[in-house]
Formats: sequence, C-alpha cells, structure tokens
Amino acid sequence: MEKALLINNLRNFVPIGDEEYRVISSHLTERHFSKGDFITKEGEVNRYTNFIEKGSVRVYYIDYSGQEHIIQLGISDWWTGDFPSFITQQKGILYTEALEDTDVSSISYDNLQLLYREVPVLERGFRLLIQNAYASFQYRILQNLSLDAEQRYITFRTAYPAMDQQIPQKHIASYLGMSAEFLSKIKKRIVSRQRNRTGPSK
Amino acid sequence: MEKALLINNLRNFVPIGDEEYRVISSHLTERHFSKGDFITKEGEVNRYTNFIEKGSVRVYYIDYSGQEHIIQLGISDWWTGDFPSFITQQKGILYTEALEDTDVSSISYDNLQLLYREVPVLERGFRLLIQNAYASFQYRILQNLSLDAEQRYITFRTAYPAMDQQIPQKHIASYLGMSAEFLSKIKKRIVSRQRNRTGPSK
DNA sequence: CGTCTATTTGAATGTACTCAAAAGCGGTGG
DNA sequence: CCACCGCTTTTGAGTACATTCAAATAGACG
Repeated sequence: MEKALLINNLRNFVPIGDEEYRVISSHLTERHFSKGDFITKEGEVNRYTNFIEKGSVRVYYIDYSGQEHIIQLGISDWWTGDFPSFITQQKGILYTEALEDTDVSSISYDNLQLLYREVPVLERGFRLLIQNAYASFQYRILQNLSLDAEQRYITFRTAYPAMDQQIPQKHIASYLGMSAEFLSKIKKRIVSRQRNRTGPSK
Repeated sequence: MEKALLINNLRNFVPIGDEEYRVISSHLTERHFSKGDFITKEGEVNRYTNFIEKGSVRVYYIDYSGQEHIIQLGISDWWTGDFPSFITQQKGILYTEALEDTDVSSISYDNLQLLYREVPVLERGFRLLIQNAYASFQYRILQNLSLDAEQRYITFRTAYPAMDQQIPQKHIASYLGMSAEFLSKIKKRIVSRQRNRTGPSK
C-alpha cells in the first residue's frame, strides 16, 4: 500500500506507532497526475502538501518577462508543491508540473490541523520537516553562489544521480540556473576530458 | 525598555498578554556587540536566536575559495544569526558580524524550549516566524533569479532605503550577488540616466 | 514513417568580473 | 587644525563565463 512511503518518511523525524499510523493513513488522499498535469498553479491557494510516491515533478515560477525558473525537481520520496502557499494558505506563485505519470499522497490543510490534534507528535514532525526544508534550501543556494556552472552540474549529478537519469536535461539546466545549450556544452566538455584522462585508446 | 521591540515583533504573529509579556521578558538576554564583533561564527552551534534592537549586521559564509557571500543584511527589528544552526542545534556555517555597535535581544535555545511550555502560544508564534523566514527567503531568491544586477539593486534600494543608507556599499554588492566595482558602475549609470531624463540644466 | 520536441553545435554577443590604479572619506595623532 | 593612514569607492582596460540566435541532428511518440 503506497501510503506507507509517506508515513515512513515522517518516521525519519518522529516515531509513529500502529494506532497513529492508522489515524494518519485515514487522513491521506491519494492522487494521480498524468504527464503534463499541474499539481499546483500560480494564483491558487495550495490546499494540499504532497509527497511523491512514484513519478517526477518540476516546481517553477514564471517571471515578468515570461521566463521559467525551476526551483525544485522532485522524484519518489520527495515532498513537493508550493510550500509557502500551503503553510500560509495564501495564493501561490509556483507551478508544479508532473513530468511523467505521477502518484502523490497528499494531506489537506484542514486534515493536517486535525492530525496535529489527534497525533500530537506530528506537530513536532512537521516543524522539523519545515526546518529541514528551509535549511537545505538555504544550503543549496549558498552552494550555488560559490560554484560555476560546471561545478553545479557535477555536484547535482553526484548528489542526485537518479534525477540526472530520469529528468530531461533542459529542466536540469533551468534548475541549475543555466541555459539548456550551455549544459549540453558542459557535458561534452566533461566527457572529452574523461577520454583524455584515460588516454586515447587508439 | 528595549526588550519591548522583540516582543512587539512577536505580536505581529500572535497576541501576547501582560502576564505572558512578563514571562517572556524574564527569559530574554540583552547583549551588546561592538563594531566588528561576531555574533555567530562558522563551526559554532548557535545557542541564541537574535533580534536586533539597534545597529546593523551582515550574515555571510566563506566558500572553499575564500570568497565571502552575504546572505542577509539586518538592521533594527530584524531577526538574525545562523537560523538553521539555531533550530537544529548543529554546527553552523555562517558568520554574523556587527557592522556598527549593535544591541540584540537574544533567546537561548533552552529558554525557548521553556517558553514553549510556559507560553504555549509561542509554539505557534515561532512556527509562523520560521515559515515566514522560509517564504521570504524563497521569494527573494526567485526574484534575484529573474533580475539583472541593476534591477536587483533598484529593487533593494526601493524595498530597504534605510539599509541602503546605513550599510557600506561593498556589503550591499555582495548581498546582491555582484562585485563592489560593478555596483559602483551601476550607480553611476543610474545617476547619469536621471540627469539625462531631467534634461541638461545648462 | 512523419511530426514534434529535445539536444547538440557553432558564431557572435553581452553581462559582469578581475586586476590595477586613482580618488575620496573618515578617523587619529601630532 | 591639518596631515597622514587605512579603507572604501570610483574608474578603466582587458577578459571570461555564459547567453542568444540559428541551424543541424537526434529522439520520442503517435
């Protein structure tokens, strides 16, 4: 049963017993999105926070000049959506698009408030989740400030080899803050360097 | 009495009565830092979260190549420090430096845990504080991705005229992700454009 | 297959950086 | 009160990293 993945993820933060498992489970919503569907859109209040069971997504926003900027790529076992919109229940500014057929487990804002009361340990669990998200986001930004495009890609590929396989390169380029063409050139450069290091095989 | 500023700030998030005011007040620590002092340093666990009563600070980190990157500038009425380190009580990676003689009200991690129990509404208050910080940080990053250096400076100057006055330009440049020299050139460009728009006065 | 989108490649360009030097500014001491 | 010192800001020249635009190639999907 797929809900197990979300609850197991929460177990990384707080212990969850059998009874609590049952209560949480009954307040989850399973949702399916086909490739190209939007899980969140600009201007909407995000009613749900979403955990990816299967598939992949990109979270991006569109600036005043119409350009897209991807701020999160997500595959299985990642939380996703417009988190600031969800936690504040204000209109969001982000699009979340399924990059392939994707299953998510979602918790509605109202159900989460209920769960805070019925399973008090979740209060702590979600605070830790937010803190974690904030800290890793900041860490990622700091890292990107100090690295050039090639180093950003190498770091990404090392940290998330599964994503590098699964997600189209133009989206990875946008996530890493570079043009698709430039990422292509970087990959060529890396490969040709590897060939030289090994030596021409003749 | 200076502690009022911190508590008034919390009142933006949750109501705080007289008795609660007294309890919170008794768990605050007033600290003074002289120009150039460090409020936090890389490698240290941040015992305190800090609210600036008077003065100014910069929060930055130093990358592998020795370059500084400022991620926050703060003046009166701002929370500051290495927040991820404080909330996780893990070693931090950020320096927080007083740019002039600065007074802060601080809450230690232990006192904050006490306060959560004695003034339960703070549980909600600080969750909102973190959410807020996360949301604004993300918003700032998004904005910077879509603007060029000149637009970033103009946006900054419009949003925080007080900081633009109070804080040395080289720090503003670093905060905005550009070299000090380039910010100088940008300012010259802006001024000369303003002259042209007004027309030469002859 | 044929169409549509993604990726690759190349050339020209641009935005911002680095380095070096000059000018400005503020504080301190004689 | 002025002269000097150190630090910040300004200015200029040369450069680099990454972009844009255009075209060719490759891949995916119906």
